[in-house]
Amino acid sequence: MDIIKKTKSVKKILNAFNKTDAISIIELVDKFKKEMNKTTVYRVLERLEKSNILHSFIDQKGLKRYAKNNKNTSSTKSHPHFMCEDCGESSCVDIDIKIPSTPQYIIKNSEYLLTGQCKKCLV
Amino acid sequence: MDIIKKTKSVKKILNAFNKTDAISIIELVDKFKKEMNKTTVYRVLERLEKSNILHSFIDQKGLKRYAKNNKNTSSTKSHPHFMCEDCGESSCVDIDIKIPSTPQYIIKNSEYLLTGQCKKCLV
DNA sequence: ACTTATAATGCAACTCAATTGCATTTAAAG
DNA sequence: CTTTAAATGCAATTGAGTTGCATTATAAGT
Repeated sequence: MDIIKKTKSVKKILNAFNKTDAISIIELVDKFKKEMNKTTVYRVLERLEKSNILHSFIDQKGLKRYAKNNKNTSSTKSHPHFMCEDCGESSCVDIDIKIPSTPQYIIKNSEYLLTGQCKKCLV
Repeated sequence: MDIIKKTKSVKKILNAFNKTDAISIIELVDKFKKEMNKTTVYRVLERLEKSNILHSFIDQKGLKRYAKNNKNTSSTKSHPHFMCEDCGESSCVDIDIKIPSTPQYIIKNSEYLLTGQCKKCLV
C-alpha cells in the first residue's frame, strides 16, 4: 500500500500546483469549495507534505502556503519564498541560501520570505 | 503633540521589551490581562510600530511578534529573527543579511526566520 | 470480481488570534 | 482649568485552522 491514496481530491489538489508555484490553503479551499470540504483540503495537504511531495511555509500575512518539492535533492534544502505585493502570486526562489552561523544559537530550520514586485506586475 | 501619547499602557508594554527581545502579542496580552484590555495591547503595538519604535514579523507558527528597533540605522535593515524550539524565546539576530538579487523579481522586503536551540537550552 | 480493513471524506462544532464599532475615559495642548 | 483628539474597554465578529465522529471510498487479499 502506498503512503498516500490517490483519491480524486489528491489528484485535483496536486494538479493545482502545475499552474501555480506556492499556493495558500485558503486559495485552495476557495478554488475547490464546490468539489470538496475545506477539512479535506487541509488534510490532503498535510498528507502530501508528509509524503514529501509538497513543503509548506507561513507567509508574511501568517497564512500557510504549500509548494511542490523538486525531485532533486536541492528541494529539501533551504530556499527563499517570494510573494508579489501586487498580484499576490508567490513562488519558490531557486537560490541556495547558506544559513548564517552564530555562536549563540544552533540553527536547525530557516524560512526566508521575500516580498516585492514580480516581472508581470512591472509594466 | 507627539506622534504617540505616553499612556500607562504604552509605558508598561514598552517596558516589557527591556527584558525580552521579540515577544508575541499573545504573550503580552496574557502578561497584561489584569491591567489592560487585549484590544489595547494590539493597538498600542500598532502605534509603536508606526512610530518606528518597534518592528514586527510573523513567526513560524503564524503568530505576530514585536521587537524593539535599535537607534542606529541598522535596525531598519534586514536582520534575521531566531526562535528557540525548546524554550520558545525569540530574538533579533545581529547580522546584516544581503538580500539576494534575482532578475525575476524586485525585492522590497524580506523576513528571515531561524529556528533551533538557544544557548540556555543546550545543557 | 467480491470482500474486507483501513484510509479518506463530509459535516458541524469548536478554538484561537486578530479585528471592528461604539461608548467612555484620559492625555496633553492652549 | 477647559477643550478636543487620542486612547481605552467591552462585546461582538471575523477568519484560519482544528477536532470528533459518522459515512464513504480506496486498494489489498481472497
